[in-house]
Amino acid sequence: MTCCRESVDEKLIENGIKYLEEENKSIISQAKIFSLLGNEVRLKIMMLFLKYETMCVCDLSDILQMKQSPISQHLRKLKDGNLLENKREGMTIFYFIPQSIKTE
Amino acid sequence: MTCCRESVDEKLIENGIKYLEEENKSIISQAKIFSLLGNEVRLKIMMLFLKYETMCVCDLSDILQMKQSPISQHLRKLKDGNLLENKREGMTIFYFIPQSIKTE
DNA sequence: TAACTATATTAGAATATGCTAATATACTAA
DNA sequence: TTAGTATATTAGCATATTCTAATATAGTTA
Repeated sequence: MTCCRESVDEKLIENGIKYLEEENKSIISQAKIFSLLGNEVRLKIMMLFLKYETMCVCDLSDILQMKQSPISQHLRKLKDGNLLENKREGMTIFYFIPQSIKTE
Repeated sequence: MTCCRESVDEKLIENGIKYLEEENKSIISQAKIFSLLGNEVRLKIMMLFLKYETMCVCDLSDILQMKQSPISQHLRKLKDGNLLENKREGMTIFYFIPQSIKTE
């Protein structure tokens, strides 16, 4: 016990611990998504995809007025977190929000 | 222009820039919230408040099995971000989700 | 094939984050 | 007033994040 207060609600502590255990996996995966969206650049990217469906790295680089490398790195993280997918068309790689997310 | 592709959709770039400018403040404040919830400990704290309404630092410390100091620091950030409020009752400080957020 | 283009990856630096340990603050009670 | 309790704050360290600059990769075109 962290403090020596008299009136600890033991039931609350116990239930709280159990609740967090049950929800643990879901909390971890939600926190992951929140932290991806917690970066302004990445949130802007996702907002743009909600509005424009499909863009390439160049488009985002132009719109966000950032260099290609950091954009690529953010897209990588969003893709790793399953918030984006991509497909190649010739030399260009188009990113988009996967259907599975949109229908959630 | 970041790359020398022929087929830049100038209209897309222009509209995208304008869109981000319009939404800028809202995006920044949303990203702030996401980044607060992007930390597992803070997300757990908020989940607990959704379930249990009101708790003190000790309760959270016991449930999360963490020392008082980091809990206090997380609560401070959540309070600064207006995701939590607190009120003192004697020696105990109770935290809770402000009504303004719950009715959103 | 060689040169070019779009994108990805890497190393490294600057900054941010989240903990620990120690201390400060504010209320309570003897 | 003095001692004790709950919480807050601070400094400092370890780790994570995000950028820059440089380089690698993969497809395209002459």
